[in-house]
Amino acid sequence: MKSRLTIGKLAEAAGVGVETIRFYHRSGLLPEPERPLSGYREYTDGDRRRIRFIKRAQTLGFNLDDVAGLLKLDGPQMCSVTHDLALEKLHVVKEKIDALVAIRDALQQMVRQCERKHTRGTCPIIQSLVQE
Amino acid sequence: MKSRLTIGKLAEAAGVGVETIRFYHRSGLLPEPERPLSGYREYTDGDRRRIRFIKRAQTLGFNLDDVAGLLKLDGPQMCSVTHDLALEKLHVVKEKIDALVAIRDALQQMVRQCERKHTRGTCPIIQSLVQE
DNA sequence: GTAATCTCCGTACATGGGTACGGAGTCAAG
DNA sequence: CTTGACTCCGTACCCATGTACGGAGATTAC
Ligand SMILES: [Zn+2]
Ligand SMILES: [Zn+2]
Ligand SMILES: [Zn+2]
Ligand SMILES: [Zn+2]
Repeated sequence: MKSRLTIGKLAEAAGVGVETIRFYHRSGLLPEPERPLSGYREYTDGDRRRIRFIKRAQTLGFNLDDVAGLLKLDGPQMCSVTHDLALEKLHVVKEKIDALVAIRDALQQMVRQCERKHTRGTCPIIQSLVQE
Repeated sequence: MKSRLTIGKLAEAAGVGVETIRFYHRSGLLPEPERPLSGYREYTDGDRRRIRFIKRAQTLGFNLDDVAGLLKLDGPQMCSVTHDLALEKLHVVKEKIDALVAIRDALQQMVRQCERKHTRGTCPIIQSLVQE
């Protein structure tokens, strides 16, 4: 289980690009691993799991700053901090959904209008954008 | 109705910054207006309406390239082109909504888990991120 | 042993939609 | 007429999250 990985193997195993891993080092999200004589970084499976953590958190709307915060958590405050952050993200996501639903409905109405009277001269979509 | 506007007045009337207007000139979204002796650009209310058009289209999820396309439309093809673009945007918006709903549900479940057993040692949110 | 593939590093570039800067000219209020 | 606000211009910079480049050294495959 203690397979030693080079950066390329790790990238493949974690589903990211090599440059992404180097970028995570620069950003402090992933610690620099040991290096044997060759100078090549030698990673472990823990690094892979950490990258997966980052990627999963990203899909939930956490940005890399948030992830850095999550990764630094330990001890008994962990749960409350995580909890608050998750609630905050939930709020943001809900707001995004509401905004997009409004956009969706407006577009849908436009398209319907357009289909009802697209024989006339002026496109109702353009018209509705031109409104004061 | 033919009020002549300087760039600052136009910016205020259209609800954008002066630099935004210059940026729209550079981007070809807004034509350069006439200039009297002073060299100061002299805008009309049409320019204000054009900027409002751009801003409204943006809130519907069109990017500036899309808007440039919309603004170039005229003639009888107008309606079908607009219609297609609107349908395409509608599709994209619906996909974004679906993705966000999935995120929302995942976050909601995490928060609920966290609230049910946040007395235990390890935060279930972190645990779920750490899963393989 | 040689060739192909990795890895190293620092740095620059990419995206989209603007913002900011700075020095010089111009306009408007008092 | 002076003072302050406005405008001109080109250019560089901002945000986040990576990507790309390029030449040198290490490793692996055959
Ligand atoms: Zn928790
Ligand atoms: Zn139509
Ligand atoms: Zn139409
Ligand atoms: Zn909790």
